[in-house]
Amino acid sequence: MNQTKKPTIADVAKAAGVSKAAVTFALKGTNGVSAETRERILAVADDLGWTPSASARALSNRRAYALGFIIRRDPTVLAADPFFADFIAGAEEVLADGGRVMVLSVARDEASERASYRSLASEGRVDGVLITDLRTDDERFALLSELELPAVVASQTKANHGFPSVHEDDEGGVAEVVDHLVQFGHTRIAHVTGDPAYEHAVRRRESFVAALKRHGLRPDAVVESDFTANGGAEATRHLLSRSTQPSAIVYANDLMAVAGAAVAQRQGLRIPGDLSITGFDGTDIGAHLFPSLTTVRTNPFLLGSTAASSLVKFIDHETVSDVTLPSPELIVRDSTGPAPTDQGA
Amino acid sequence: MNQTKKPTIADVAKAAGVSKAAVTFALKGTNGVSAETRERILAVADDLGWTPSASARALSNRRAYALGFIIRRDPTVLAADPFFADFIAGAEEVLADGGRVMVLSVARDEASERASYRSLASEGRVDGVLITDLRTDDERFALLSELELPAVVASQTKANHGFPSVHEDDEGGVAEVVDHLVQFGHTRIAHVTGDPAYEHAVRRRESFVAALKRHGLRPDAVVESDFTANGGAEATRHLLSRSTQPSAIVYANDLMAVAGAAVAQRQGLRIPGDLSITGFDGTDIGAHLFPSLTTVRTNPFLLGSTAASSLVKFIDHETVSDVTLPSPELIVRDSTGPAPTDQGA
DNA sequence: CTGAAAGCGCTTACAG
DNA sequence: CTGAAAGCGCTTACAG
Repeated sequence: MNQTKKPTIADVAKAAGVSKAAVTFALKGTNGVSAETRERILAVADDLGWTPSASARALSNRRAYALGFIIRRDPTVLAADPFFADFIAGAEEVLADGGRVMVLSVARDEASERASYRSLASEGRVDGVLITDLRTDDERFALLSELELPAVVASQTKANHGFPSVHEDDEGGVAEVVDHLVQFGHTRIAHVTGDPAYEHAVRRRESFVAALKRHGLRPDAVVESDFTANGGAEATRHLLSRSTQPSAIVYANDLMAVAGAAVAQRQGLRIPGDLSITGFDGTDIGAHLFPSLTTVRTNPFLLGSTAASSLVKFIDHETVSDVTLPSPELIVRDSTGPAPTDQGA
Repeated sequence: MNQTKKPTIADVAKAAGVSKAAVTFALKGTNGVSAETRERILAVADDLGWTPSASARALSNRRAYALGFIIRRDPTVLAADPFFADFIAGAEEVLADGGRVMVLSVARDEASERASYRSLASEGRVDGVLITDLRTDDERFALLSELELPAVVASQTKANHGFPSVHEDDEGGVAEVVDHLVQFGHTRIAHVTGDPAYEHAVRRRESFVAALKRHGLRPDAVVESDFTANGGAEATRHLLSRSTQPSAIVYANDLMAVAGAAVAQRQGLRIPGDLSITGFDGTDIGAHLFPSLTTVRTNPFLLGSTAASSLVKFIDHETVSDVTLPSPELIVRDSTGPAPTDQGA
């Protein structure tokens, strides 16, 4: 690839008969040039196909005009989880206007994750990062402070981390699911949790327990799992082998619910006749299964765009307050129905 | 965020009692400094926590040390398609060692996709891009040439684009699926295509037709669809409403197969007793459905890592030849079985 | 409203 | 083997 030399600001300045500074001013549209001159300069720039060099601008401004997003690749979960794609699309939407760019990194483990944050920060690749999937006692907060790397946390947390945050209210979603099942007469409602290393797994479990208690039910069928299809299947086998089978299972995500439903069907149970099942995420595919999956629809796209705009403001030293997005919405489909009549109180 | 000033190469040079050039040499490890001095310099750099500034390096070297990947967001497909996550993870693996970074962009439509390529190129944000999901008569080739932006095509194509390419052999995968079904005695085998705007949809259809003919069967049940769950469901309803129903359906991806299976089940058909079904992709969730999905396992991770290393070489003006990865592998699971005995020839 | 100069933090010839 | 200088392409005070 023998690049013909790209035009520089000097070329534009010369062609327009002005100084380089004038070109910069024209571009920013602020002050320093008359409207007329500005037009001419922009026309020339457009003509030559000139856009300021990102690295030169970054060097001058001490600003990369880039945001970082580091995903920890939990191989089985990542691929199946539509969260990231939507979240990134949402963030992108905000970055695109603003001439910013997203630097994405995928880390295999904690060590390489840490290394990624470190190098993004010390090389000045990004001006800030988006944080998701909080772990309990997440060590990233300390790291970010040490690196003095601005961040916005796109998740709910108990941690007092001092970064601006954006989150959906999971609790409301779980409560809606439980209410829905109770209305159908279910009393033996089980829960399959996500990986408790993640805060949202713990939070959903706590919300589940609280919701059950509110209805005077005993949360004695909570099985710990890990958000994977495999984990969901195993937890389901375990629940179904108990002496008192649940009449409904609330899963912490769609993927486990789908795998769990298959396990139940394989054992000859009818859904929802014998067993009601609910997911969490609102993945598109849930609508197209047999039976279709009752779930809670979260909004990763909105979460991504909101978090990104908070981060952009935060980097610019504007005051940004925490944002709570509307509660995710219960989507009632075919996998839930009346409790079996044989069920005791 | 009151950044304490980051150390620069000058700080390192002073602290080590050498020139800035010496630091650069020490870092590259090539020539110019004695092993001893080199050690000392690196120790000092480590001590101060210095890493070269990406933008300064980029400006000097006229190299961004970044690769671009632009995804066109087809909202319904993207979220459900695990391809991207795996592909990106594979590419990342290669970039990480090498100090490179991936710039990800998500485009809503062709216009914003074009704009993304243009700005990445003209701002010098990236040194090259990875191209996937080729369309028939893909206009990106012309664009890339115009922009003189190095690229590697991670897909098979008939187009004579002049860029290095890496691809898996789809044809083999489709042939394996058809052979498998024929061995089970199926003769009325249908195909639900992906969106024919994409080359791989067309290629899979052609492979299907060829495979059927090889077995002396008539490919008279090919329904055009679009890779989405909805599309797969509709195509399936159409096929099942025909006077001569197929005994097996080959879908161009897993997502459509899953949705198609649900449609068949909803109509009371047993899978595989009444209808055999196959997907394409080998998504993890397919293993956890009821029945589990027979499919073809592709390897997006390998595709991503191979494409990324080709691109890195291509950017460095090394000669890179096209790579054909091993044929994807047939994964036989529960959704395929013997043809129903009532079936005529 | 405009122009010349210095600086951002590297790298790269070019002298010594 | 090492040092001083120029340059990468912008932006930003600072004069005019």
